[in-house]
Amino acid sequence: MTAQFQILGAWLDWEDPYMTLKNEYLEAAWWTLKKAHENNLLERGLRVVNWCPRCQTAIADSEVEYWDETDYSIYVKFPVIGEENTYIVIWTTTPWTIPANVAVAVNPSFQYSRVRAWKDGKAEILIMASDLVESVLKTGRYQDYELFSTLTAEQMQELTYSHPLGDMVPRQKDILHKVYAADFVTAENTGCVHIAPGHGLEDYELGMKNHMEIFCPVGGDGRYTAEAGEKYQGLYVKEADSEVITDLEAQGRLLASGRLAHRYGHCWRCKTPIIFIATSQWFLRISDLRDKMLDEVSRITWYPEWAGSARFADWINNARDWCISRQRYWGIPLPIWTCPACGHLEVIGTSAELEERSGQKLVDLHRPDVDQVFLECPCGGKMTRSPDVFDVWFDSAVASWATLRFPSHKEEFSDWWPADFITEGHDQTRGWFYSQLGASMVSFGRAPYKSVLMHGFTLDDQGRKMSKSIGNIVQPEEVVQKFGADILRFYVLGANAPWEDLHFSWDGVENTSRMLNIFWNAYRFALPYMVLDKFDAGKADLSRYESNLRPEDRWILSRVNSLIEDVTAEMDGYQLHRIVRSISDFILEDLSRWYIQLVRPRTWIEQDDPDKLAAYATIYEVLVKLSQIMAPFTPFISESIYQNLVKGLDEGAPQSVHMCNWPQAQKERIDKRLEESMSLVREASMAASNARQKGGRKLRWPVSEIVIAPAKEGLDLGGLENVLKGQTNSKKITVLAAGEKPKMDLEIAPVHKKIGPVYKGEAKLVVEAIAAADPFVVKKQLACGDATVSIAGKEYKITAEMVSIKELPPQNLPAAEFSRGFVYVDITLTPELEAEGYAREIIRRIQDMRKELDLRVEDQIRAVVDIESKPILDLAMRKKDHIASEVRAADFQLGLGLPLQGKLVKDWDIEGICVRIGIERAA
RNA sequence: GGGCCCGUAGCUUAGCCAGGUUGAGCGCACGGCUGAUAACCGUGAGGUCACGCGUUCAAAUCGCGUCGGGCCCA
Repeated sequence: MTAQFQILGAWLDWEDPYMTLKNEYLEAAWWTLKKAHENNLLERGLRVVNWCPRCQTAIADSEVEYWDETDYSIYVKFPVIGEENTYIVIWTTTPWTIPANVAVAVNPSFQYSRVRAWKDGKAEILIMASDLVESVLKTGRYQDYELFSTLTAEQMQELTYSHPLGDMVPRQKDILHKVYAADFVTAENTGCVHIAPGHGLEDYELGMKNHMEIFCPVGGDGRYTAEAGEKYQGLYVKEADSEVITDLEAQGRLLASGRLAHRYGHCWRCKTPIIFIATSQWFLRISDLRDKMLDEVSRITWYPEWAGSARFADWINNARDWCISRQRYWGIPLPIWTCPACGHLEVIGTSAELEERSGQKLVDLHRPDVDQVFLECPCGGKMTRSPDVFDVWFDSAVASWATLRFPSHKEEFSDWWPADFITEGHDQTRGWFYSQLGASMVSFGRAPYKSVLMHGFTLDDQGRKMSKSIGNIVQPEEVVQKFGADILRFYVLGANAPWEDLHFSWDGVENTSRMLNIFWNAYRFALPYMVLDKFDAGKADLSRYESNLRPEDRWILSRVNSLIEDVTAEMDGYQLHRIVRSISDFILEDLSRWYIQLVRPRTWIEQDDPDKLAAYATIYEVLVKLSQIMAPFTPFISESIYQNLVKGLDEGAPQSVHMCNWPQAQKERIDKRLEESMSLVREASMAASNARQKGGRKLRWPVSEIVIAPAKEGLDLGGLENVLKGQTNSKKITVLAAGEKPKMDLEIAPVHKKIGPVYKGEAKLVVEAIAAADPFVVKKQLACGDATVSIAGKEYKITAEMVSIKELPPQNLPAAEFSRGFVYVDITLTPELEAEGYAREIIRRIQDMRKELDLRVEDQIRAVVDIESKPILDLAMRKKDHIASEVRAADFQLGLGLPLQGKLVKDWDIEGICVRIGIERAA
């Protein structure tokens, strides 16, 4: 468990874990119980438990194993008082519980029948559920019957009966046997259920509710006690079944008897069939504290809110007294001593108190030593310890103060208690959330925690529980081994809200892995350059470059500070999934897809240029801030980055990122208008890419102009024109006025129907003249009257209705829509633009070859480029120096028919032209 | 039987508390980029927001009910 937590990066005090077996911890439980006693909240009472008669102990529900067992199945007649020869018929599979019968239960919505039934010439009157009469009488081999009357459940409850074995069980003579209504009665067997509150859970509940006697004439050894009467005393109950049946038969109370295979519970240790018996137990009177507890629940902050106001409050409303005792050997012993002579009771709170009271000092407060400690009773008697131990839930219930070594140490307790925050799964409503509250209420009268995050479970990708039988279990270690702890953490935290069940999917993990890999790449991106440029603490100091910051630098700094604000706010509400999303978005959208793209050319500047250094300092600042806010989510990556970037440059920095203070947003760096402008620029840039795609112009080829036509006023590029130029690879950005469009092409077409009647034989010439005319001139003339077109020196007047003029987006101006309007890209080529395009094509190929040769960034090369087309060569020649410097060529030849040389020689096809390139590393 | 939560694209989900044209990732198809490169980017197709009724000018969102899944209780 510890190793599991550690590989996940959980940070706890591993050297000093709390152990419930330490005396110090045990004393916290003792102290608490003593407080409960002082507050009059400790009580002794009976309670039905699962009991193993061989181990002689109560066992928990989860320790019961079920399998089929063949038992008796008997129908018994209970004689109704005041009605001659009349019986209520019940059914049971445990004849041995009949001596403990106290009542009969009926379903409040069933109808019951009184029937007269004949068997072998004798008649008797039987009462059972109307729907079950036929089957019961058949089982009892009755030959005939008639309906006597029907009874409602209310009428049933007016009946009383005498115990069928009243003569053998003397105690039964004092018990009034009545009929009660209970929802758990089903329409099976007779519809009347035998109730023995000492031998069944539902029976016990019903018995408590109706103040029945909890009669249990069976001891912990599974044998009848004297209360069962002389006949049965000492008999082991499972062996008593046949005895009871024989006696019922003899009394004429057995209607039928058979055998039945059914599921029955067994002790997980010794496989003995369990029995239910009422035992004497210790209770905390939680029900007395209900209103106060609800009050506390409303004071606690719950995440989500309904975990407290709805779910936990509902549980508290239904909470019964808490049975804290268990008949076990291992566990925290109950510190309760009683006097067998006078019944006097004392609860011991500490080991010191025990020593003072008994004169004995114990090294270990557990059993068996503690069982040998006796106290002197004021009456002179010898007080002995109640042999029970605490319910293990009580161990966890006192955790909040036991782990602070209270009550033996007071200082830590006053500093730290109550806890600010606890978290557990939604099954712990009844568990840890409740046990801690209960124990704290009885001892301190308030909740031991201020806030609770109730989290969900991890299910498989289809929302099913992970289980061995389905084979869908995924171990955290497996994910950590394949992807790493940070990826598992980030995935789990981001997949959905913390309080919802997680549908684990490997795809999701893989996706997270890709995302964090981009983050890692973003971090690594700047490193080689920083190393080359001998980056140090001085260069990391952003304040030295304040005046050199470009708008995009100020933008990413604004964004990272906005991110800190957002994450801090969401952290306060445990909206962890939203935080992961914000961080992912920042890394992908802002840092990787945008800022790093913008900053790349600056990192290639050779000397210590302040423009480059400002970019480094900015990236440095962003990465350090990120490592700090990501530390709780991805502790390992964060630490690695921190150690390198912060600790590596400054020995005096905190030892670990996890020891840094939570970063505060620098408000003066946040510029929402700049952020707004940048998102506009990004959108426009994407629209431009879209338009380029439509116009068939690759991004590598520069364009002369980008035209933005906003639909509304108020489009502010915020000084980011250069960013837009760079990202769209364009020479000029034009923003039109709202509603204005760039100049459209006009298409002019003759309307023959109107021209024909006017010009008759000359119509054909007019049509030709229109086709030859400048549409813009024609349109302008038509705007203020008729227009004139001419052909072969002859002029014709035409009216507006003789032509149709349509606006067409020009071929060289593809457009794309974005949220604020349209973006047009002018893709008209000029020799200068073409030269640049070819230059970039050649540069890209040479870079590709450098990579193939595995050259380092700073390596110089010798390169020869042979271009087979003279016009293209001429274009490329214009950019010869530019190409040489971009690819770091110390020696660069560009020409036609050059002899190729170099370590690597390759033929390339650039826009259909063969370009042959040879390169090698310069000495 | 009771309380609470969940149901949105093929899959995983955001949005729901504070009503105003459902947003993303994966997968799929097409295209682009190339010194972060066993990466990366763009475009496109794909949704009766489980179902029904109600409140409202307007409902994925609020209310009631039904169905399906989960946790807890009886």
